[in-house]
Amino acid sequence: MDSTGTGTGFAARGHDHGQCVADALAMAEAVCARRNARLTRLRRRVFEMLWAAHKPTRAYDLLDRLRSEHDGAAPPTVYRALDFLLEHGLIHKLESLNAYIGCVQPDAPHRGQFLICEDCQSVAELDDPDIARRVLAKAHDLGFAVRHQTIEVSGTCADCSEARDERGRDA
Amino acid sequence: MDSTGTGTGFAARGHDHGQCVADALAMAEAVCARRNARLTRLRRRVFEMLWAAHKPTRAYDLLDRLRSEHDGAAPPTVYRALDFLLEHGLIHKLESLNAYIGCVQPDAPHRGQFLICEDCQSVAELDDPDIARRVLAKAHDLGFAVRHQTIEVSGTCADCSEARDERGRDA
DNA sequence: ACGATTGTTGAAACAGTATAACATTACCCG
DNA sequence: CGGGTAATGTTATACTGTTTCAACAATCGT
Repeated sequence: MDSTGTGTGFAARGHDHGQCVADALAMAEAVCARRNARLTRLRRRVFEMLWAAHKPTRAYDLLDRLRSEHDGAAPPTVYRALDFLLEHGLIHKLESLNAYIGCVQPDAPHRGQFLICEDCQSVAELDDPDIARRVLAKAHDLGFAVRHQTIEVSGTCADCSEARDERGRDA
Repeated sequence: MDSTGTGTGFAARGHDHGQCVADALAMAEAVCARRNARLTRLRRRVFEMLWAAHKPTRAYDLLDRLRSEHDGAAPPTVYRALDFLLEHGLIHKLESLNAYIGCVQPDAPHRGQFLICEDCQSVAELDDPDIARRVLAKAHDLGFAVRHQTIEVSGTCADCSEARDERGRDA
Protein backbone atom coordinates (compact mmCIF):
# COMPACT_ATOMS: atom_id res chain seq x y z
CA MET A 1 0.00 0.00 0.00
CA ASP A 2 2.57 2.53 1.12
CA SER A 3 5.66 1.54 -0.77
CA THR A 4 7.78 3.91 1.29
CA GLY A 5 7.00 2.42 4.64
CA THR A 6 6.94 5.79 6.35
CA GLY A 7 3.26 5.75 7.09
CA THR A 8 2.91 9.46 6.47
CA GLY A 9 1.60 9.22 2.95
CA PHE A 10 4.67 11.14 1.79
CA ALA A 11 7.42 9.42 -0.11
CA ALA A 12 10.48 8.78 2.01
CA ARG A 13 13.41 11.02 1.18
CA GLY A 14 15.74 8.24 0.10
CA HIS A 15 13.38 5.71 -1.48
CA ASP A 16 14.27 3.68 -4.57
CA HIS A 17 12.86 5.99 -7.13
CA GLY A 18 13.49 3.96 -10.26
CA GLN A 19 11.64 1.06 -8.71
CA CYS A 20 8.77 3.26 -7.60
CA VAL A 21 8.31 4.62 -11.14
CA ALA A 22 8.52 1.13 -12.58
CA ASP A 23 5.90 -0.14 -10.14
CA ALA A 24 3.55 2.69 -11.00
CA LEU A 25 3.97 2.00 -14.68
CA ALA A 26 3.25 -1.68 -14.19
CA MET A 27 0.06 -0.82 -12.32
CA ALA A 28 -0.98 1.57 -15.08
CA GLU A 29 -0.36 -1.09 -17.71
CA ALA A 30 -2.46 -3.55 -15.77
CA VAL A 31 -5.33 -1.11 -15.30
CA CYS A 32 -5.40 -0.19 -18.97
CA ALA A 33 -5.15 -3.79 -20.11
CA ARG A 34 -8.09 -4.74 -17.91
CA ARG A 35 -10.21 -1.99 -19.48
CA ASN A 36 -9.04 -2.23 -23.05
CA ALA A 37 -7.76 1.30 -22.76
CA ARG A 38 -4.76 2.09 -24.87
CA LEU A 39 -1.77 3.32 -22.94
CA THR A 40 0.01 4.65 -26.00
CA ARG A 41 3.66 5.74 -26.13
CA LEU A 42 2.69 9.37 -25.60
CA ARG A 43 0.40 8.68 -22.68
CA ARG A 44 2.95 6.39 -21.12
CA ARG A 45 5.64 9.05 -21.42
CA VAL A 46 3.46 11.66 -19.71
CA PHE A 47 2.64 9.18 -16.97
CA GLU A 48 6.33 8.35 -16.49
CA MET A 49 7.25 12.02 -16.39
CA LEU A 50 4.69 12.67 -13.70
CA TRP A 51 6.05 9.85 -11.59
CA ALA A 52 9.64 10.76 -12.29
CA ALA A 53 9.01 14.28 -11.01
CA HIS A 54 7.31 12.81 -7.97
CA LYS A 55 5.68 16.11 -7.18
CA PRO A 56 2.91 18.23 -8.64
CA THR A 57 3.85 19.07 -12.21
CA ARG A 58 2.30 21.61 -14.53
CA ALA A 59 1.03 20.86 -17.98
CA TYR A 60 3.51 23.18 -19.64
CA ASP A 61 6.45 21.67 -17.76
CA LEU A 62 5.41 18.32 -19.14
CA LEU A 63 5.07 19.92 -22.55
CA ASP A 64 8.60 21.30 -22.39
CA ARG A 65 9.95 17.87 -21.53
CA LEU A 66 7.90 16.26 -24.28
CA ARG A 67 9.20 18.75 -26.81
CA SER A 68 12.77 17.99 -25.89
CA GLU A 69 12.35 14.42 -27.06
CA HIS A 70 9.63 14.78 -29.63
CA ASP A 71 9.18 17.66 -32.04
CA GLY A 72 5.70 18.84 -32.75
CA ALA A 73 4.36 18.43 -29.25
CA ALA A 74 1.75 21.12 -28.65
CA PRO A 75 -0.57 21.95 -25.76
CA PRO A 76 -3.31 19.57 -26.93
CA THR A 77 -0.75 16.79 -27.01
CA VAL A 78 -0.16 16.98 -23.31
CA TYR A 79 -3.72 17.89 -22.32
CA ARG A 80 -5.11 14.93 -24.22
CA ALA A 81 -2.71 12.61 -22.49
CA LEU A 82 -3.61 14.14 -19.14
CA ASP A 83 -7.32 13.78 -19.86
CA PHE A 84 -6.88 10.13 -20.66
CA LEU A 85 -4.87 9.48 -17.51
CA LEU A 86 -7.34 11.41 -15.37
CA GLU A 87 -10.28 9.58 -16.86
CA HIS A 88 -8.75 6.27 -15.90
CA GLY A 89 -7.78 7.41 -12.41
CA LEU A 90 -4.07 6.99 -13.10
CA ILE A 91 -3.28 10.54 -12.11
CA HIS A 92 -4.96 13.36 -10.21
CA LYS A 93 -5.30 17.04 -10.86
CA LEU A 94 -4.55 19.33 -7.96
CA GLU A 95 -7.01 22.13 -8.56
CA SER A 96 -5.43 24.51 -6.10
CA LEU A 97 -2.12 24.31 -7.96
CA ASN A 98 -3.24 23.70 -11.52
CA ALA A 99 -0.89 20.78 -11.46
CA TYR A 100 -0.98 17.02 -11.91
CA ILE A 101 0.43 14.11 -9.98
CA GLY A 102 0.50 10.34 -10.22
CA CYS A 103 -2.11 8.39 -8.31
CA VAL A 104 -0.74 6.00 -5.73
CA GLN A 105 -3.63 3.58 -6.00
CA PRO A 106 -4.96 3.43 -9.53
CA ASP A 107 -6.77 0.14 -9.11
CA ALA A 108 -10.15 1.78 -8.83
CA PRO A 109 -10.87 5.29 -10.04
CA HIS A 110 -11.42 7.53 -7.07
CA ARG A 111 -10.72 10.90 -5.58
CA GLY A 112 -8.58 11.04 -2.52
CA GLN A 113 -7.53 13.83 -0.25
CA PHE A 114 -4.24 15.60 -0.71
CA LEU A 115 -1.78 17.10 1.74
CA ILE A 116 0.40 19.56 -0.12
CA CYS A 117 3.60 20.76 1.52
CA GLU A 118 4.23 24.40 0.67
CA ASP A 119 7.89 24.11 1.59
CA CYS A 120 9.06 21.09 -0.41
CA GLN A 121 6.16 20.67 -2.85
CA SER A 122 5.71 17.05 -1.86
CA VAL A 123 2.20 15.68 -1.83
CA ALA A 124 0.59 12.90 0.18
CA GLU A 125 -2.54 11.23 -1.12
CA LEU A 126 -4.75 10.05 1.71
CA ASP A 127 -7.82 8.18 0.49
CA ASP A 128 -9.33 8.32 3.96
CA PRO A 129 -12.84 6.88 3.77
CA ASP A 130 -13.90 8.65 6.98
CA ILE A 131 -13.41 12.06 5.47
CA ALA A 132 -15.07 11.15 2.20
CA ARG A 133 -18.00 9.55 4.05
CA ARG A 134 -18.49 12.57 6.28
CA VAL A 135 -18.67 14.84 3.27
CA LEU A 136 -21.06 12.47 1.51
CA ALA A 137 -23.29 12.25 4.57
CA LYS A 138 -23.47 15.99 5.00
CA ALA A 139 -24.25 16.51 1.33
CA HIS A 140 -26.88 13.80 1.46
CA ASP A 141 -28.57 15.52 4.40
CA LEU A 142 -29.02 18.56 2.18
CA GLY A 143 -30.36 16.55 -0.73
CA PHE A 144 -27.21 17.10 -2.72
CA ALA A 145 -26.09 14.29 -5.02
CA VAL A 146 -22.29 14.16 -5.03
CA ARG A 147 -20.46 13.44 -8.25
CA HIS A 148 -16.97 14.49 -7.35
CA GLN A 149 -14.95 15.55 -4.29
CA THR A 150 -11.99 17.92 -4.36
CA ILE A 151 -10.17 17.94 -1.04
CA GLU A 152 -6.78 19.60 -0.92
CA VAL A 153 -4.96 20.72 2.19
CA SER A 154 -1.89 22.90 2.05
CA GLY A 155 0.56 23.33 4.87
CA THR A 156 3.88 21.93 6.03
CA CYS A 157 4.86 18.27 6.09
CA ALA A 158 6.53 16.60 9.06
CA ASP A 159 10.02 16.67 7.52
CA CYS A 160 9.81 20.36 6.71
CA SER A 161 8.36 21.21 10.12
CA GLU A 162 11.35 19.52 11.75
CA ALA A 163 13.78 21.29 9.49
CA ARG A 164 12.08 24.55 10.31
CA ASP A 165 12.27 23.88 14.04
CA GLU A 166 16.00 23.20 13.78
CA ARG A 167 16.57 26.43 11.92
CA GLY A 168 14.59 28.12 14.66
CA ARG A 169 16.87 26.74 17.37
CA ASP A 170 19.98 27.82 15.48
CA ALA A 171 18.77 31.37 15.12
CA MET B 1 -27.13 32.25 10.03
CA ASP B 2 -28.98 31.01 6.99
CA SER B 3 -30.80 34.08 5.75
CA THR B 4 -32.78 31.98 3.28
CA GLY B 5 -34.33 29.74 5.86
CA THR B 6 -34.17 26.73 3.58
CA GLY B 7 -31.63 24.90 5.64
CA THR B 8 -29.90 23.47 2.60
CA GLY B 9 -27.14 26.02 2.41
CA PHE B 10 -28.46 27.00 -1.00
CA ALA B 11 -30.28 30.28 -1.48
CA ALA B 12 -34.01 29.84 -1.86
CA ARG B 13 -35.30 30.41 -5.38
CA GLY B 14 -37.49 33.37 -4.53
CA HIS B 15 -35.58 35.09 -1.75
CA ASP B 16 -35.38 38.88 -1.42
CA HIS B 17 -32.24 39.40 -3.34
CA GLY B 18 -31.83 43.12 -2.90
CA GLN B 19 -32.00 42.65 0.85
CA CYS B 20 -29.55 39.77 0.75
CA VAL B 21 -26.98 41.86 -1.14
CA ALA B 22 -27.53 44.78 1.21
CA ASP B 23 -27.01 42.54 4.24
CA ALA B 24 -23.81 41.13 2.83
CA LEU B 25 -22.52 44.61 2.12
CA ALA B 26 -23.33 45.72 5.65
CA MET B 27 -21.40 42.77 7.04
CA ALA B 28 -18.45 43.56 4.79
CA GLU B 29 -18.47 47.17 5.92
CA ALA B 30 -18.50 46.10 9.53
CA VAL B 31 -15.66 43.62 9.08
CA CYS B 32 -13.48 46.16 7.29
CA ALA B 33 -14.23 48.90 9.80
CA ARG B 34 -13.24 46.62 12.67
CA ARG B 35 -9.90 45.91 10.99
CA ASN B 36 -9.14 49.32 9.60
CA ALA B 37 -9.23 47.80 6.15
CA ARG B 38 -10.36 50.12 3.39
CA LEU B 39 -13.36 48.89 1.47
CA THR B 40 -12.87 51.34 -1.38
CA ARG B 41 -15.40 52.06 -4.10
CA LEU B 42 -13.76 49.58 -6.46
CA ARG B 43 -13.58 46.81 -3.91
CA ARG B 44 -17.12 47.46 -2.82
CA ARG B 45 -18.32 47.27 -6.43
CA VAL B 46 -16.60 43.94 -7.00
CA PHE B 47 -18.06 42.62 -3.78
CA GLU B 48 -21.55 43.79 -4.78
CA MET B 49 -21.22 42.26 -8.21
CA LEU B 50 -20.28 38.93 -6.70
CA TRP B 51 -23.30 39.01 -4.45
CA ALA B 52 -25.59 40.28 -7.17
CA ALA B 53 -24.61 37.35 -9.38
CA HIS B 54 -25.20 35.02 -6.45
CA LYS B 55 -23.26 32.29 -8.15
CA PRO B 56 -19.64 31.58 -8.95
CA THR B 57 -18.36 34.39 -11.14
CA ARG B 58 -15.17 34.57 -13.15
CA ALA B 59 -12.65 37.35 -12.90
CA TYR B 60 -13.10 38.39 -16.51
CA ASP B 61 -16.87 38.51 -16.16
CA LEU B 62 -16.40 40.92 -13.29
CA LEU B 63 -13.94 42.82 -15.42
CA ASP B 64 -16.47 43.17 -18.24
CA ARG B 65 -19.04 44.55 -15.84
CA LEU B 66 -16.51 46.91 -14.30
CA ARG B 67 -15.54 48.21 -17.71
CA SER B 68 -19.14 49.00 -18.54
CA GLU B 69 -19.27 51.51 -15.74
CA HIS B 70 -15.67 52.52 -15.41
CA ASP B 71 -13.23 53.01 -18.27
CA GLY B 72 -9.70 51.87 -17.80
CA ALA B 73 -10.47 48.79 -15.79
CA ALA B 74 -7.87 46.14 -16.56
CA PRO B 75 -7.15 42.64 -15.28
CA PRO B 76 -5.08 43.87 -12.34
CA THR B 77 -7.96 46.11 -11.31
CA VAL B 78 -10.22 43.18 -10.66
CA TYR B 79 -7.57 40.78 -9.39
CA ARG B 80 -6.38 43.28 -6.82
CA ALA B 81 -9.90 43.78 -5.57
CA LEU B 82 -10.39 40.02 -5.43
CA ASP B 83 -7.14 39.60 -3.51
CA PHE B 84 -8.24 42.14 -0.95
CA LEU B 85 -11.63 40.51 -0.51
CA LEU B 86 -10.09 37.04 -0.26
CA GLU B 87 -7.55 38.21 2.27
CA HIS B 88 -10.30 39.51 4.51
CA GLY B 89 -12.45 36.42 4.08
CA LEU B 90 -15.25 38.36 2.42
CA ILE B 91 -15.30 36.10 -0.61
CA HIS B 92 -14.00 32.67 -1.53
CA LYS B 93 -12.27 31.33 -4.56
CA LEU B 94 -13.61 28.10 -5.97
CA GLU B 95 -10.46 26.45 -7.21
CA SER B 96 -12.21 23.82 -9.24
CA LEU B 97 -14.02 26.50 -11.27
CA ASN B 98 -11.52 29.35 -11.25
CA ALA B 99 -14.37 31.46 -9.99
CA TYR B 100 -15.21 33.59 -6.99
CA ILE B 101 -18.23 33.86 -4.74
CA GLY B 102 -19.34 35.88 -1.74
CA CYS B 103 -18.80 34.39 1.70
CA VAL B 104 -21.93 33.88 3.75
CA GLN B 105 -20.20 34.32 7.07
CA PRO B 106 -17.40 36.84 6.81
CA ASP B 107 -17.12 37.51 10.53
CA ALA B 108 -14.01 35.43 10.90
CA PRO B 109 -11.77 34.49 7.99
CA HIS B 110 -12.15 30.81 7.33
CA ARG B 111 -12.45 28.21 4.64
CA GLY B 112 -15.68 26.35 4.35
CA GLN B 113 -16.79 23.48 2.22
CA PHE B 114 -18.66 24.06 -1.00
CA LEU B 115 -21.39 22.12 -2.75
CA ILE B 116 -21.42 23.14 -6.38
CA CYS B 117 -24.46 22.25 -8.49
CA GLU B 118 -23.38 21.40 -12.02
CA ASP B 119 -26.89 21.98 -13.36
CA CYS B 120 -27.78 25.43 -12.02
CA GLN B 121 -24.34 26.70 -10.92
CA SER B 122 -25.64 27.48 -7.46
CA VAL B 123 -23.24 26.97 -4.59
CA ALA B 124 -23.83 26.15 -0.94
CA GLU B 125 -21.19 27.02 1.61
CA LEU B 126 -21.21 24.58 4.48
CA ASP B 127 -18.68 25.48 7.18
CA ASP B 128 -19.21 22.10 8.83
CA PRO B 129 -16.76 21.86 11.71
CA ASP B 130 -16.96 18.06 11.74
CA ILE B 131 -15.52 17.79 8.27
CA ALA B 132 -12.84 20.36 8.93
CA ARG B 133 -11.92 18.70 12.23
CA ARG B 134 -11.66 15.28 10.67
CA VAL B 135 -9.31 16.57 8.01
CA LEU B 136 -7.25 18.37 10.65
CA ALA B 137 -7.08 15.27 12.83
CA LYS B 138 -5.96 13.05 10.00
CA ALA B 139 -3.32 15.54 8.91
CA HIS B 140 -2.13 15.91 12.48
CA ASP B 141 -1.70 12.14 12.77
CA LEU B 142 0.74 12.35 9.89
CA GLY B 143 2.65 15.27 11.37
CA PHE B 144 1.28 17.64 8.77
CA ALA B 145 0.62 21.23 9.84
CA VAL B 146 -2.46 22.50 8.03
CA ARG B 147 -2.54 26.07 6.78
CA HIS B 148 -5.46 25.93 4.42
CA GLN B 149 -8.27 23.58 3.40
CA THR B 150 -9.85 23.44 -0.04
CA ILE B 151 -12.97 21.30 -0.04
CA GLU B 152 -15.23 21.49 -3.07
CA VAL B 153 -17.90 18.99 -3.99
CA SER B 154 -19.61 19.03 -7.36
CA GLY B 155 -22.88 17.30 -8.13
CA THR B 156 -26.57 18.10 -8.31
CA CYS B 157 -28.54 20.14 -5.78
CA ALA B 158 -31.91 19.05 -4.41
CA ASP B 159 -33.91 21.39 -6.65
CA CYS B 160 -32.19 20.22 -9.80
CA SER B 161 -32.46 16.57 -8.80
CA GLU B 162 -36.23 17.01 -8.43
CA ALA B 163 -36.49 18.82 -11.74
CA ARG B 164 -34.54 16.04 -13.34
CA ASP B 165 -36.79 13.39 -11.83
CA GLU B 166 -39.86 15.16 -13.18
CA ARG B 167 -38.40 15.34 -16.63
CA GLY B 168 -37.65 11.65 -16.28
CA ARG B 169 -41.31 10.86 -15.52
CA ASP B 170 -42.49 12.93 -18.47
CA ALA B 171 -40.22 11.15 -20.89
C1' DA C 1 -8.96 -8.75 -47.58
C1' DC C 2 -12.13 -4.79 -47.60
C1' DG C 3 -14.29 -0.76 -46.19
C1' DA C 4 -16.65 1.48 -42.29
C1' DT C 5 -16.05 3.02 -37.86
C1' DT C 6 -13.73 4.73 -34.17
C1' DG C 7 -9.86 6.36 -31.63
C1' DT C 8 -5.40 8.81 -31.70
C1' DT C 9 -2.16 12.27 -33.09
C1' DG C 10 -0.43 16.61 -35.72
C1' DA C 11 -0.79 21.39 -36.24
C1' DA C 12 -2.35 26.18 -35.93
C1' DA C 13 -4.96 29.34 -33.88
C1' DC C 14 -7.38 30.99 -30.13
C1' DA C 15 -9.72 31.71 -25.50
C1' DG C 16 -9.39 32.23 -20.62
C1' DT C 17 -6.73 33.07 -16.23
C1' DA C 18 -3.36 35.59 -13.78
C1' DT C 19 0.84 38.38 -12.76
C1' DA C 20 4.99 41.64 -13.47
C1' DA C 21 6.56 46.02 -13.68
C1' DC C 22 6.32 50.68 -13.37
C1' DA C 23 3.85 55.21 -13.37
C1' DT C 24 0.45 57.92 -11.05
C1' DT C 25 -2.95 59.32 -7.83
C1' DA C 26 -5.40 59.38 -3.38
C1' DC C 27 -5.28 59.06 1.47
C1' DC C 28 -3.62 59.49 6.16
C1' DC C 29 -0.88 61.22 9.77
C1' DG C 30 2.31 64.22 11.98
C1' DC D 1 1.56 71.36 4.15
C1' DG D 2 4.90 67.58 3.38
C1' DG D 3 6.14 62.95 3.27
C1' DG D 4 5.03 58.17 3.38
C1' DT D 5 1.96 54.40 2.40
C1' DA D 6 -1.77 52.36 0.14
C1' DA D 7 -4.49 52.12 -3.92
C1' DT D 8 -5.16 52.53 -8.74
C1' DG D 9 -3.84 53.13 -13.81
C1' DT D 10 -1.48 51.20 -17.71
C1' DT D 11 0.98 48.23 -20.62
C1' DA D 12 2.71 44.15 -21.50
C1' DT D 13 3.32 39.41 -20.81
C1' DA D 14 3.12 34.76 -18.86
C1' DC D 15 0.55 30.85 -17.91
C1' DT D 16 -3.41 27.54 -18.52
C1' DG D 17 -6.49 25.32 -21.41
C1' DT D 18 -9.72 24.70 -25.78
C1' DT D 19 -11.34 24.57 -30.54
C1' DT D 20 -10.82 23.02 -34.96
C1' DC D 21 -9.75 20.31 -38.74
C1' DA D 22 -6.83 17.19 -41.09
C1' DA D 23 -4.14 12.99 -41.17
C1' DC D 24 -3.25 8.59 -39.55
C1' DA D 25 -3.82 4.03 -37.22
C1' DA D 26 -6.28 0.34 -34.91
C1' DT D 27 -10.48 -2.44 -34.73
C1' DC D 28 -14.42 -4.83 -36.33
C1' DG D 29 -17.92 -6.92 -39.10
C1' DT D 30 -18.58 -8.95 -43.34
